[in-house]
Formats: sequence, C-alpha cells, structure tokens
Amino acid sequence: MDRIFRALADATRRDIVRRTLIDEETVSQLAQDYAMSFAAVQKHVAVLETAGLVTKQQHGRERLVRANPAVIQRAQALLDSYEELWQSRISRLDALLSGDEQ
Amino acid sequence: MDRIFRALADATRRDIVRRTLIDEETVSQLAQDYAMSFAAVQKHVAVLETAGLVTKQQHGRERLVRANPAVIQRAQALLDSYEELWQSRISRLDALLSGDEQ
DNA sequence: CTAACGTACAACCAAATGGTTGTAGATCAT
DNA sequence: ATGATCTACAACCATTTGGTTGTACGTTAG
Repeated sequence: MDRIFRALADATRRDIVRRTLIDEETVSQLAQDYAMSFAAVQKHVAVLETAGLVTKQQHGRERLVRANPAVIQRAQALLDSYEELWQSRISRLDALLSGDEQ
Repeated sequence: MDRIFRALADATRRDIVRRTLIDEETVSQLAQDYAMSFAAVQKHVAVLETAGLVTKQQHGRERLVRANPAVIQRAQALLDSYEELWQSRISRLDALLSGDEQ
C-alpha cells in the first residue's frame, strides 16, 4: 500500500497512469510529452510497475505500458474504508445532538 | 495532490488518519502506540497537517488531532476519475468486440 | 550490413524523507 | 513555587528519491 500511494504522489506518474488507463502507450510515446529525459520517464514507469499500477508488455523493440485498474482499486478501497469511519463518526455525533441515548 | 498521496504513503500516517477519523486524539495518545520516538510521531502528524489531512486544535497543553474528511475526498475524487477512464476503455473494447462501429 | 530507434541500466548528484537526541517553552498538578 | 507533562523545534544522520549523463543491447528500416 505504501508503494501504491508513493507512486501516486507525483504528477508525472499520475499523468502516466491516466494516459495508460485510456490506452496503452510505449515508453517513448509517454516520454515525449514531459520536460525530462527519457531515462527519468523510464524510472517513473518503473516506480509505477513496482507498485503494480502499470504493466509492461514487450512488442518488438517497444514496451507497451498499460495501467492496472485492480491495483488502483486497492487504493480506492482504503479511502472508502476511511469514508465509512467518518460517516460513523457523523452518525454518533448526530445521535448525541438529537439526544438519542442509543 | 502530491502532498496528500505522499502523506498517505506511510503505514504509521495512515493509521493516524484512521484513528483520528474515528475520534480526535492528542499527539501523546497517538505516539504511545508506535515503536518510535514522540518526535517522530510529531513529524508524521506535521506531514499530515501540511497535506491538510488532519488539523490540530490546542486544548490546554495538549493538541487534539482530528482528520479532515474533505481532503481525503479529494484523493478519492481523483481515483474515481481514473475509474471512469478505464470504464470508458472497457466500453470501447466492448463496442469493438460486438462489432458495433459506433 | 549498417544505421537509427527503443529500451535498459549503471553511476552520479542534490534534495527530501524518516528516524534519532537534545533543548526549551507552556501548562497542569501538588 | 516546583516538578511533571505535553508539545515544539533544531541539529544530525542514513537512506531514498528524482533527476542527470553515458554506455550497451536488441530490433527495425534502408
């Protein structure tokens, strides 16, 4: 989970996730649009891959990068569990305010 | 957004968020349950506070830490937008498979 | 075959991170 | 008033991060 959130804590990497969710792209295609070296983008993709957020598939000399929705859902599930917690806090506070003892 | 995900990329900080979502706690109360110094926990709280994920309220010599659901929702919203993207990819693939040209 | 392309990877660097200890200021209890 | 408690903050350290450049290797095109 650390790695997933860590990987998402960078604008370039979030953009790569966004783009590869829409459609698979090669590392070169990705790299073209960022103001940094190819190697830097390669490292970003590696971070995402280690976190499981994207997978790479070899296709000739190219590597097709594609996002992995299942891992994004794990982050979503955690935030959703947080949402449940504060909803229950709100419920308790409501109960208090309404004088409902149970 | 970087700061929000960065702050969530640590198990101790996620646990602090979880606990302070349920109920507010002082920095000392939080610190008691982790195998690290008080100062280290203080730093974790500071990271969360900088990201807006928690707020501190002075109460005598204590500081009450409480999570801020609104900021968690911003992270949720981003992941939800990702979900929409891959859902639309799935729709396009379905359309292709069914031979629907539009 | 050879040149260009796409990728991988190592080495290096500055800055940030996650921890420590130590010191000091408020506040509370006795 | 004094001591204990809660917090803040600085200084320090090892590790990680995010970037760079350079080199090498497999693949495609001419």
